[in-house]
Amino acid sequence: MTNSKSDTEKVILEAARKVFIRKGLDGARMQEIADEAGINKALLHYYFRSKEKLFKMVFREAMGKFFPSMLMILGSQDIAIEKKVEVFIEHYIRIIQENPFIPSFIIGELNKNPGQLTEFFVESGMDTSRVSFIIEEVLAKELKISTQQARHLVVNIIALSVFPFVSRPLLEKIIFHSNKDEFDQFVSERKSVIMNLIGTSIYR
Amino acid sequence: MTNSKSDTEKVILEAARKVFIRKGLDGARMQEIADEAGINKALLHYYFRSKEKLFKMVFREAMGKFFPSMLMILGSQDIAIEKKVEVFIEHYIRIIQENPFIPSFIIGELNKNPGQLTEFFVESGMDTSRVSFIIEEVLAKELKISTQQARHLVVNIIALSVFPFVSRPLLEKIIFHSNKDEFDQFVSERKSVIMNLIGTSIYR
DNA sequence: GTCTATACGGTGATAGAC
DNA sequence: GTCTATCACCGTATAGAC
Repeated sequence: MTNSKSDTEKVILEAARKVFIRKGLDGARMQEIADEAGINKALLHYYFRSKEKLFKMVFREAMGKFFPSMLMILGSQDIAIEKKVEVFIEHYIRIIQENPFIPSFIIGELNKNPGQLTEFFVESGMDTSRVSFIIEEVLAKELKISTQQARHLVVNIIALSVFPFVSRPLLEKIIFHSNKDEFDQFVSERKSVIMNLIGTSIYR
Repeated sequence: MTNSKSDTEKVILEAARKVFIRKGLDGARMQEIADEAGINKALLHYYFRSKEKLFKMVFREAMGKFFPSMLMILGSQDIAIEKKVEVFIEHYIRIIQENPFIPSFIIGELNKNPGQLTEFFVESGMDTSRVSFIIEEVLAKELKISTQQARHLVVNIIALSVFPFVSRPLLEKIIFHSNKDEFDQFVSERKSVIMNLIGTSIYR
């Protein structure tokens, strides 16, 4: 049983990623994906039965890039909390820099169809209660803060890390005057800015 | 010359808002907007020539809810900087609470079609250089920080205020277990959380 | 101004040859 | 496995009656 995907299948998935992540489920066209992959529409349906199925592959893969490592880092019991926050921020900014359009893709699709979130967690066998456990039993206890404060902490870290990428078109235009280099420079400074901000909120 | 819009026009715009903001340009259907307004498709085209024109109305209106007041608050020269930040956060969280789906709508559409941002600023007669002026000449000078630090400050404030709403489906599911009341409670605490965080980064 | 009916171009999906 | 041709449907937009 060779589970190795054929080349064509990989090419299609790569093309689908590109198009779906840029245009979203509704905006994407099977024709465009076929063109991007250098094949024809019929072949798309031969490998993946429908647009929806192909989309789910891409969406699930995108979700998978973020969640498991998030839980792994925050949930690890053998790293000091200070270090943990640092590793988390470092890891996230790197992942997002490598996949800059995925956050807005995920957020956009979830806002249009929140139901697929439940679906995702069920089908991928992930346990949402693990997040609560980490917040309540790991972060709150280690930092000696309330559950609610730990929630704000986690949301703050993610917000500060992710938001610049999600709102990139806006920031690039109105703050950096469409200068991509300045935006990149800005992003490269984020880690230390966030560390400082979060640091002072933890150690006081 | 009575510029007052007819009732039908207002009803259509209200319906268009609802549908476009939920589903986006690509996901929205003229039929759905017609149903929502209690009329038929033909009448939509009678009042607004095309789907695109109707969308632009909604998009421009949504943008207008956020930008002018943002510039007004941050740019005002007669309020102390500490108070200014407070007013800004207060104002923003209130505006977003009243229009919770607009930020993700704007961000989603801008990511799919960044070009319309330029278009918006040109057509609305707004000046993007005003933002730079405020950051460089007002915030940086008042706080005695660098231009770049002032940029991080502005992005931090907006990120912390806006992100919970943009990522609401995700947060509600994995942190609050679909309990809307807990999410609302969380949001109501954001103002003071953000003020504390930003405060310590300003006065040190 | 508002409606019904319809034109017309896409779009996802399938049939069938090679 | 991969292609061309085609189908059935949907979505925007318009024509024309009232």
